[in-house]
Amino acid sequence: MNDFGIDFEGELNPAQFSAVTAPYNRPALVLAGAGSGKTRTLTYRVAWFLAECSFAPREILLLTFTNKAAREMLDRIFSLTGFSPEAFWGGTFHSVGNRFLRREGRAIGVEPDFTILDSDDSEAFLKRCVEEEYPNFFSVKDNPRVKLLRDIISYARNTCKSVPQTMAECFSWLETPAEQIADIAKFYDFDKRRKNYCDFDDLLELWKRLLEEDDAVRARYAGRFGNILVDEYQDTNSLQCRILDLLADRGDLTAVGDDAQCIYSWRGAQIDNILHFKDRYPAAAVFKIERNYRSTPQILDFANAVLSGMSTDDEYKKSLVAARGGTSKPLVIRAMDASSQGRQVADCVLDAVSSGKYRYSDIAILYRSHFQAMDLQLQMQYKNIPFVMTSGMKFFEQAHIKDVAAMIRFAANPRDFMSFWRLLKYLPKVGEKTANKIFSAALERSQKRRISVFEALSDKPVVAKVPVGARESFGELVSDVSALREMFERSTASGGGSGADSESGENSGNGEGGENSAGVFQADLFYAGRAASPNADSTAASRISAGGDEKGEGPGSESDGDSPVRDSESASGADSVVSDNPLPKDFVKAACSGWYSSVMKTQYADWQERVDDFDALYEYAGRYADIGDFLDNIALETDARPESEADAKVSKVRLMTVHQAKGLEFPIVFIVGAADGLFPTKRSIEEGDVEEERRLFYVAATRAMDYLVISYPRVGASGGNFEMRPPSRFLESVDSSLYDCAF
DNA sequence: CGCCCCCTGATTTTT
DNA sequence: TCAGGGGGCG
Ligand SMILES: Nc1ncnc2c1ncn2[C@@H]1O[C@H](COP(=O)(O)OP(=O)(O)OP(=O)(O)O)[C@@H](O)[C@H]1O
Repeated sequence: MNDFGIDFEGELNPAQFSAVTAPYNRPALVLAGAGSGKTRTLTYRVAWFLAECSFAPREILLLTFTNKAAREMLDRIFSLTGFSPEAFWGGTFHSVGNRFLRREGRAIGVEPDFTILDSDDSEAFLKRCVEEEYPNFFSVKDNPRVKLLRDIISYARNTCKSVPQTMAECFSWLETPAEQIADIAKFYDFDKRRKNYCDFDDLLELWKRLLEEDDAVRARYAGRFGNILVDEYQDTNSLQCRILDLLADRGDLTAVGDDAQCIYSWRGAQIDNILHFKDRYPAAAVFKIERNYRSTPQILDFANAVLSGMSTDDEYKKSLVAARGGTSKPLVIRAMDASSQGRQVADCVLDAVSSGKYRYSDIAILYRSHFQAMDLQLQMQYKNIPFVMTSGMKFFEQAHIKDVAAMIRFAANPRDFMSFWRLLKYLPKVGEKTANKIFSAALERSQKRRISVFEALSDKPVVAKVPVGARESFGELVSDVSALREMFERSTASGGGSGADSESGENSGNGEGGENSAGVFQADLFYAGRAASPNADSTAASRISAGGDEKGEGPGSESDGDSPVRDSESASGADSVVSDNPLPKDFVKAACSGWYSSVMKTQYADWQERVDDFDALYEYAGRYADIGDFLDNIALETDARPESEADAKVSKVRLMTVHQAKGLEFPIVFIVGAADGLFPTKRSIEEGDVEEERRLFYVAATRAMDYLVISYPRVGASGGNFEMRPPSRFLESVDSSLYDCAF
């Protein structure tokens, strides 16, 4: 028996057991259908490495694409081994890429204190880039709008293809010359570097570049990881696949996935990555699990039937057999319209709970697209059913939250011009153009007089650019961000470093290389300070090293230590630190009051509710000890709403998209909106390819353990008018003997 | 140039 | 239903 009290052989079936115990230095591919215990295999393999191969948690790299799947994976490892998520190098590709770049980015000229742009930020930034480079671009009506432009560029980057190639393959209907869009992409990229921004794609692309261009760094990390485990491997894109190949060049890779569950090809996921795994890793051992432990045989038969129309690569065709029993078939409900559907689903939920066998939290309601959740939400509220909805507007993407974050971000990185620009636009009579002028003036003064941007903002020539009626408000804004800046300087000073970019403002491309390198150096200091902050000591990393086996570190690993986290998850230790070292929550408090609180009252009729969000934000900030970590997580952690500790305990029905449900399981699952035009979507039908939709439907059905209920509205409101909708073709393709009808 | 009003048309999925 | 574009006024 081992440290964890796990009976590996007893708790796993033979196929799982051989995958778990396969040599760590040989590539392993676990390819199996839904609910067959792939994630279980992955988590046990981690436990095996810890128990039998004397790996330390920080020698294990765990990756997956979505936040939810990452959390599921890490939580399950925690319950199995007792090692908390921070002990490992683990999380989404983006969050781990972020960690790599913060540590090692300098090697490829990325300053470690960069600001992460979320999708809204990058869209706004791209728009500005276009307007600078091609002022009339958006006046040409055939040209793509910013959103599409961003999608094209992003898709190209995620598939490692050139913009013209992407245009030709996927956007050939666009009139705009591909070279022009390629040029915009280039300019966007250049300007991001200049402002020290990383968008989501940079977190992968620059990570890849780092590994490609600095072989010493690559080799150091490749050597550090005893094994790299990837869940949901079928949804990796070219960029992620390349990163893995670079890091796992010694074959220490465990890939886990199911080609029938590939649902992210629209953002570049390559199903071939998993199908041709053996071509790239000829030494790979492939493990297949044919047994499904999650669902009743009836649910499984239904799910298999959904898939039967699909053409799969023969080699990887899987036949799942249920390991458990069950009696009831999936139930199909037909409703008049969306609101009647909501009512019926809500009634079913109440029935299930009043039976006493299930809690609200055992139930998930899944849908193809977020707008379908609206009617459900209403009915749930009406019937007083506790629920949590994780689709739609993300908490941190709401304007008022981003405004507050913008104030803190600007204080932390004065080159983050977009953040301050965003705030300036709230001043009366100040729009995009005036905001530009104000900020340019501030930059100019700061450079000319060698003062900080913050001081420059109070300089007369700068104030002169502010419309008279906005000056009072402007003054309050400046005083608030200056106060935040002062807090930021205190927080980094007490951490042992100094502000990275306190004085320089923007390097305005006029060839002052000297200033640039000074900035890099300072950033280095700053970053080391963060990593070594006293709070970091009380983190999981040290808790782990007390319990786990501490391994000696190679030379040079002191400053770039191999411990996966630098942050403190819980600020419980930080709480006791006196206000001398301002904490993230103090920043939040400061930013939410003062200037912004009055702006919000004039800006939003529902400001009262938004104030409640500030309380939630404050509580969330309390979990962090480092302001940089806090800001990173705001951008990367796109959860619907950070739940308070007490709130998380309340049993609630979960409303979410099928995409979000991937990798999860629930005793009772509802799939709503199973009508042609909704699921599969109208778009996919028109484009003539519904295979990914089919896989998505399969993912949805296989989330269910005990009961699966599928419903569809017969009429749907599309725009102003109503449309009759036939049941989903996926439902129709299933033999009616495999389900019951409630009508 | 900011701001307001009217009209249109469209609704996928994530980091 | 409402976000976003276009047009016109101050
Ligand atoms: N050998 C086993 N014995 C008992 N239960 C098992 C076994 N293997 C898997 N299970 C259970 O089956 C369920 C599904 O497992 P898991 O989530 O790991 O599957 P998966 O293949 O990752 O599914 P998906 O493809 O849907 O993500 C879990 O509740 C798991 O505990």
